[in-house]
Amino acid sequence: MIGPGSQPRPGAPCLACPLRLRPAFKDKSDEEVRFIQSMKLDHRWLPAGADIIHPGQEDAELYTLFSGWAFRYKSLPDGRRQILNILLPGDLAGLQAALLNAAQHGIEALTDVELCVFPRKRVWELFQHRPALSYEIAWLGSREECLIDENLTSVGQRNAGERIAALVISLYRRAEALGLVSENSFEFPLKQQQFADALGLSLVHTNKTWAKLRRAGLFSIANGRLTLLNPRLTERMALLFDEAPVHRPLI
Amino acid sequence: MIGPGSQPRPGAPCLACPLRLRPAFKDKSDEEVRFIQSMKLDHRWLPAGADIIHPGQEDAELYTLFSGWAFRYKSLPDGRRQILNILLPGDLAGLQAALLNAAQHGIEALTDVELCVFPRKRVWELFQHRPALSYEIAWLGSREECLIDENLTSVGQRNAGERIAALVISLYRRAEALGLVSENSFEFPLKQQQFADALGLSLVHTNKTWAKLRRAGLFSIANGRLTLLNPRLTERMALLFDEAPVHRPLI
DNA sequence: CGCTGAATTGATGTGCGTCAAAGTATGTGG
DNA sequence: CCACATACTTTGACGCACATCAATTCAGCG
Repeated sequence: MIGPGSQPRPGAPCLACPLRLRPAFKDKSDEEVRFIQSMKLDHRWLPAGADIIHPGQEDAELYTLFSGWAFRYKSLPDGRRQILNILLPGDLAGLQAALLNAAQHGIEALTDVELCVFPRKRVWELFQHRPALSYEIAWLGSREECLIDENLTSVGQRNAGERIAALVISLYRRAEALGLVSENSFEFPLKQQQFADALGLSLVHTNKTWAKLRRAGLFSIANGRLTLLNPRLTERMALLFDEAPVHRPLI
Repeated sequence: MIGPGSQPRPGAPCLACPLRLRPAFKDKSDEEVRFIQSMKLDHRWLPAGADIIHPGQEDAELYTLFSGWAFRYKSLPDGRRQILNILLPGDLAGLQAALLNAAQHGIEALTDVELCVFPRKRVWELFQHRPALSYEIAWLGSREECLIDENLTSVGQRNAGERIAALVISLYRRAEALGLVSENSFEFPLKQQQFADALGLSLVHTNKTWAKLRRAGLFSIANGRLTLLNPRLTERMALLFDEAPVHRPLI
């Protein structure tokens, strides 16, 4: 739904998309970008807390997150909620919903967000005429699955401290790849309740463990920014296996 | 189901693929099937417990599971392991590995399996020339993600009894869609340790809760087959939201 | 018949959830 | 600028679901 203050900018120029400047988005030809531009329906603004896609929605469009953070989640009938993964600028939103014709999950804006809107009905057309983009879409889908795999492993196998460390590291790396990190710190808009829902922990226990890790000197948080004070230790605490996949689509 | 005694058939005819008879696989034209046939590299047989893809592998091919069960998993450095999702006949194996050029997970045969092997290097070619198949691949990827979402929600939010019920129901429905259910029962090859690893629970606790649910009359298990005695109650216990996505690719 | 791996059961401890309340922002209106 | 409300964070006390340790039973199999 279009938020109160949203101004669609009909001609928002994809060629000048700031995301293209980021290391993670280098490799698209101007011609491809022009095609994307031609498919782009709208440029939408939503306030923090708004639903980008609500659970069960059948006509959701396909979005890319232009700026801000969002998250995918699933709720149980009794209100418990699991945050499945977190979306950063440049991520696709609604691919599952577009392909499966129904959202089994919701997507909510975590901060104020800007979205580029693409018509879900033309995805099939895109697959017919734009193999490179189709491949990239499939690639982005797989990359998202990879992140969820990681979260599932965390929630299923790691204890509270390990989970927190793993999630922090993962977000740190993704933010870094987008050029959002400076001085080892980046904006961190998650409320503790959301953080807890992402970790599969209670709010209280999340808070206590979080405090413990801060006291141990792993990281600190101040006015909405998180600073990684001891990346090595944090990585070790997270029991990481290996690298997250690099942001480089197309063989 | 094709049993363990089956041998690789070099010219195994996709046109006669038994999976095509299943309700879930109706809608492919003979022409498409012939193309698939032409891409098919091999028909391979692996014993239960074998690795189809090992963690970190960079040159994994793309497979379809022709018969038998398998599972994707991730292991932590200290040996803990999370089973991410379970693969049934007709499922793709190795899509992530093919697209991301490296497997962040392993895939292991749960029973003896037969695999159709497709060259990972030609996936890009497929995207260039076969939009319908590409779309279906993306669709299958999204469907798998959907299953993982479900598991993550289970592991993060449901208690032991709910998790077990949810996993049983999910497998039951998938088996049913493949025509593998008769008399409310289907083959259930998971060992309790594997079941526990899929649920993110300890083996002991899984066993005890499992026993409780059997005593409550939800289901029973005998010589490798699981029978759903009380589907309604099981669904309610699982706290399901809604249906799993239907097996019908292409808009 | 004995070997081996899996399922089952009991005893005991603890990580995490739940309940409850205090502390700290941030905002709104007088 | 202060009073007050609302939302979020932090801390403590207590209980339970689940983990861990340790046996015992059971099933397949040479």
